[in-house]
Amino acid sequence: MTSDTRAKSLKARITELMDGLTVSERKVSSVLLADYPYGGLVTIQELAKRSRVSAPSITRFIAKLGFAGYQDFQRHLIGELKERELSPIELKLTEAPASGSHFLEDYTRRLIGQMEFMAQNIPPQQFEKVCALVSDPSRDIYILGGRVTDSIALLLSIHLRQIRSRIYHMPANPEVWPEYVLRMRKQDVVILFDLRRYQPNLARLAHIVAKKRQASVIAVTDKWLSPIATHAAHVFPLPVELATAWDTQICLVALVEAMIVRVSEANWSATRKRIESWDAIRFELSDNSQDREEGPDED
Amino acid sequence: MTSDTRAKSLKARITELMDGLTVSERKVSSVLLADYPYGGLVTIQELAKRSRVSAPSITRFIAKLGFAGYQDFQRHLIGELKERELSPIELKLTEAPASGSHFLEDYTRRLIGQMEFMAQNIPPQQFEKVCALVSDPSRDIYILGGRVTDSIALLLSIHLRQIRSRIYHMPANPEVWPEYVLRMRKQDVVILFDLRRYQPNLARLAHIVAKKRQASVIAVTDKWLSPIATHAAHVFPLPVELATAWDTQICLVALVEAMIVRVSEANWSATRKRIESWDAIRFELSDNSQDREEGPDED
DNA sequence: TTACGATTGGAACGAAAATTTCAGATCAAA
DNA sequence: TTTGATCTGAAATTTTCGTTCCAATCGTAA
Repeated sequence: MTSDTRAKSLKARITELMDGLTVSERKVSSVLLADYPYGGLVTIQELAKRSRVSAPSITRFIAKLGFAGYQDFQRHLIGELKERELSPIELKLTEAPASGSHFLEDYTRRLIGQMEFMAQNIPPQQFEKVCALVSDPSRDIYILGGRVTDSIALLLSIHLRQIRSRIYHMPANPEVWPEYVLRMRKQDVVILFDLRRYQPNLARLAHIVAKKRQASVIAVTDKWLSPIATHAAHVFPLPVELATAWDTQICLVALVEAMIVRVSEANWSATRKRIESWDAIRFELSDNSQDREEGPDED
Repeated sequence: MTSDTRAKSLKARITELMDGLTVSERKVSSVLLADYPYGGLVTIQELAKRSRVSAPSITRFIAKLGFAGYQDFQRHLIGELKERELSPIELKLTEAPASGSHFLEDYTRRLIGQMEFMAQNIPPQQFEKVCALVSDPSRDIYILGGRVTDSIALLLSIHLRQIRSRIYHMPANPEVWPEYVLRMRKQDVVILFDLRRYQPNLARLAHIVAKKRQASVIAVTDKWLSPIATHAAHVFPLPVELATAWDTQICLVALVEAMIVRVSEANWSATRKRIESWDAIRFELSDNSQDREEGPDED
């Protein structure tokens, strides 16, 4: 029945109950919360499909929440929606009570602080210049990270490879670097990632690259500047400190993703073509002929 | 049909048609417009009662508006509602805020929006539960990402290895997966990353792991849920959409980093010890006897 | 007034949706 | 292992919903 359990936001109630829920029920919650409240405004079977559980599991879940049935639940969602319209501002204020914030929320808040700092302290022209360098198809791009940052270097190279050719992600093992270094030309670009606890061999690499091969080094580092900065044409000193034992790499990711988008937009039609051919080949190589997994089937 | 008549707001269309409508139909319109769009989000008989007409009249009216039926009409209303809600964000996403903000700044702003969404929509208990699983030293942790997310998987495994032992980052090549799968035990944890353009082989892996080895699968995916979610004990549907050609992985990074910090804090003294030994060995292995950590400070 | 087309709603119908049942699977404790 | 409690989804069942059919009604024009 339409009891008074309705008082507080459903969202809050679901979150509260999380512990007592079964695996299936938790899946349903996740889907609901991910697109709240619209995720709940579909038929029970549609929601079941999206959550990858059965309809009965949803019925039970809804019952647990205290509703008389799925349709009762939907009526409630619509009610919330309507109410929200009346007080749009109040909602935002109520939902994020600074006090009872949990770990992830708090951590995210600090990340955001650092990202804002980054956004305001990187000169736009520098960002543009670097993107222009990377966009120039006549330049080869070499990418390398340190022990801990190489995953970001990987992220960058994986995406850039989709956008343009001649992206070289150098292996972590210094033994094979000479092969790459010897191939570098004056117009080429070397993107190096190095955060504190800097790696000496990266610095030596930067030194050689800049001096002997005269390629442009781009250094992505922190505010104390990796030694590679000495040899770099462009330096990005990004904020990495949180009040924790670990430095964050979130700003590297933000910067790298922004670069990816910027570079791909710099010559979108070329990018588009490349992605299409890339996909075509990937499809031929895959075993998709037999098993087709369903992708996101809507909006 | 879900035709293109949808282009303009339904409200406008109803107003337009007013003349050609019958008496009953006009009644329905009035009721709809009086509480738009919520008036239309009730059963056809409820709306009939409110409008003081019969259900068939409404069916006819809806048909006149160009919808395939009442439910089609409702789906449209919900769509409009969702769009409306999204538009303030969409504005933030789409429109580069007129005044002198540059690309990176704008991009960062959008990232922040998604991160805030994530922080508010992941239930704290779920996050805690997963961290507890990963913190438990008696469980082995297997980690694997898809083609594009494996760099994040790498980020996670690199850091977790510093915190605890028995972290296994599975290679991308499915040929060698069996070796890992065979080793998995019931209490072990398998963390899988899979964003849209889901990889069929990951789904198959998840299936086998959950069914045959009965390990706990943790799925990090987007709101459309990778097929691996079917077999997962915990699902994190993270926001990935920006108004660009590329999805963002920033929330994966934020989540992963938060996990790292949380897990390391769960048993800090153990973590600390491990990091120290780790560093000691790393130092012995390095060629630091000759060249100091600092790197070349000039030459 | 009658006649006729347009409009309307009651009732039956068919379709689809939600719920319940039940048997198998899973998990935890003994 | 075995046992018992819990969880899950396929199938059957029930309910609800929307549509169709058609007779009654209305409005208008002759």
